[in-house]
Amino acid sequence: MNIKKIAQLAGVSVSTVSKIINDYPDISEDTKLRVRKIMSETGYIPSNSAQTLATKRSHLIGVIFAGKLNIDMTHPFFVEVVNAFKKQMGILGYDLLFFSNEKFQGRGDYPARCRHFHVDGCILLSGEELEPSIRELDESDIPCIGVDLTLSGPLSAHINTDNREMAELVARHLAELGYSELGYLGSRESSEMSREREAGYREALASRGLPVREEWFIHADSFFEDAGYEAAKRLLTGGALPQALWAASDQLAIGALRAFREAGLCVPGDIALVGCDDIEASRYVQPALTTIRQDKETIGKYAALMLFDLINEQNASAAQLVQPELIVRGSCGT
Amino acid sequence: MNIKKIAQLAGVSVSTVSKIINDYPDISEDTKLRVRKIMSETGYIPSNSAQTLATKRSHLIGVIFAGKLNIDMTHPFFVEVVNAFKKQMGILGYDLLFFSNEKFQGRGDYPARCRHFHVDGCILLSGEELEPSIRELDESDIPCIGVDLTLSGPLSAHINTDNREMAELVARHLAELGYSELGYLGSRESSEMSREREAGYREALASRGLPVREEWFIHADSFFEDAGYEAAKRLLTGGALPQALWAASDQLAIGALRAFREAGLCVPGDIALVGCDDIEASRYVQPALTTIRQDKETIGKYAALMLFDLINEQNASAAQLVQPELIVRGSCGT
DNA sequence: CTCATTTCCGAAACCGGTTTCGTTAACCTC
DNA sequence: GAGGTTAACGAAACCGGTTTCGGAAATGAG
Repeated sequence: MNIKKIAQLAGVSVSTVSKIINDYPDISEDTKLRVRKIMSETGYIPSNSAQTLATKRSHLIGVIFAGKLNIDMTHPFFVEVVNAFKKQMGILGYDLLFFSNEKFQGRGDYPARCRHFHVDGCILLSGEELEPSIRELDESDIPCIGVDLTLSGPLSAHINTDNREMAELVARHLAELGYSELGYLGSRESSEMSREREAGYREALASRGLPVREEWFIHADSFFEDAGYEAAKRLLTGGALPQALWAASDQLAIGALRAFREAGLCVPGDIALVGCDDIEASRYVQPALTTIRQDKETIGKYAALMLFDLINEQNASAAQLVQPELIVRGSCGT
Repeated sequence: MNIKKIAQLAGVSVSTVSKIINDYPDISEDTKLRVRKIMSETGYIPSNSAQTLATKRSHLIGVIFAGKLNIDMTHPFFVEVVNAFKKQMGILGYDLLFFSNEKFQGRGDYPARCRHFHVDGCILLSGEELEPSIRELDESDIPCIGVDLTLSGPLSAHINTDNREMAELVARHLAELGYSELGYLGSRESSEMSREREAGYREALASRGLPVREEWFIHADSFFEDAGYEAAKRLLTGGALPQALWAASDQLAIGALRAFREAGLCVPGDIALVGCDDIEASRYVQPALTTIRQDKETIGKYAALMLFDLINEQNASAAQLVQPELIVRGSCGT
């Protein structure tokens, strides 16, 4: 069932049917009604490929997990963001195309595949260092929105939680609880996000007159649990422990928690612990993790709205900060 | 940059370029090399829309979270399955299209949207009762693979963990630990999966001469945590408790755990608890949950391979069972 | 050297839509 | 009732590829 058959059945031209599909004003209501009836009776659906070919708009958004390593759909933070993004994009009339990042199987890099599928825009998710093809995409004329990832291309924007405010919230909370010797567990990966969190934390300590001791600032190999475990073990073999530790991701915190427990340390009795992100698991560990919530719903939704503006060349702001929230659970005592 | 420009630059016809793209044998190696060089130098990528239009193959797979309520990308079990599926599909040369299930925003139901995008096949994920349009899709000529969801259409197949074997593993383990009064926490939702697990469990108890007491078989409103919490509270207000309880999902188990703890009960001291699925959170709760692991990697990978066979009209088996595995942690004692 | 094959390539129809521009008939206006 | 508008529709070019079929040149056989 194609547009030609509909035209025949209705006794009108192909162009008329097309105009009815797109609700052009120069077709009479009578004809529209009559043809629409036939369309629904025959279950006719216009082909997206044909429409894309003719209009250069696919109503498809590419989803790219941009990290060099280990970031995929199962990532507890990004999956929530993407889910909210998908929801909002659905409302705006778009569906999502997930690129298989299986090393490009001879199907070209990201910019190539965006053009191949004619996606109207892209969402890039990452907290890691980037592959070169991501930069290329950023600088292309394909609208891009980055989450936890700064973009600067002509049709790009980005959104993330206010990392410095996160650090501020943590420092304030720990200080209020009376802790003064504060440590930091970050990731070695150099990303905007990493740098901001750590820098913000250092400032927050300094502005409160708290000591910034380098041996209490440690860096794991990634943001994942096992890396947190290893890093925390290194901290334990060092000298005196800090009274409290902020981990730059909940997964790092959970790994550290395991290391502390294995060492016979009690959290928060011997050392207080704060996570970051508020992923699902942080509610389940024992003690439940005090953490900084990123508002994934809002990030995903705004990402969609910003990308929509970018696609329609409206006044999209280049960057957007979302405010974090402190979630107090048990890992810092009271 | 389109095929015509490439043809001009290379001094050959459009058909020749097309044949080179598709590696037809009736073009000399010399010409292929020469033209391919030009293609890569100009960064030419053929348009998927045009190819789909001409060939009726899009190399796109539709992903549908088919549940009536609340099943989306954040579902801890399905997201792992989809991730493995995506990986394997990438190897096979396909990308994934996630349909926004925002109540179809006037964009037609699932079959319509599959035709709209010309997807080559679909993966349906669900453990719930189905919408009518899913049945329609199953019966259409679009290749479909169901996960935790029985399909019977002409080009359909399905895959899931052996639910009866799961029940058998649980019963065996609990019996070996000396528990004889066993309860079950399932979901009210009528799905193949639910029925099989419960029926298998009843049989496993009966075959061991263990009592099957109806007041110990309770049903939550869904498979989610809060429903488990509520259902467990109902169990607590009843008479004597069973010695051990199998929850048909880890989320239900975690909810029940919360209810027990609030009631001052100790797990496994006062009541042993077994989960199901082995989602991430089951490792983090206290006590860590003894559970039945579903091999999500294998399910996702096989789903991809089966769907590929279906698409290429090869000998796809209509159904596939994956074996479960008992994961012993702390929630049943020793 | 002649005739039959192969090898290699191109013309053209086609996939299913969109959009510009022109045409016709009906409607005003004075 | 002549001339100017407007409303409603269609012809045809176009989007970027694929594929069938046919033809010319090169090759092989006898």
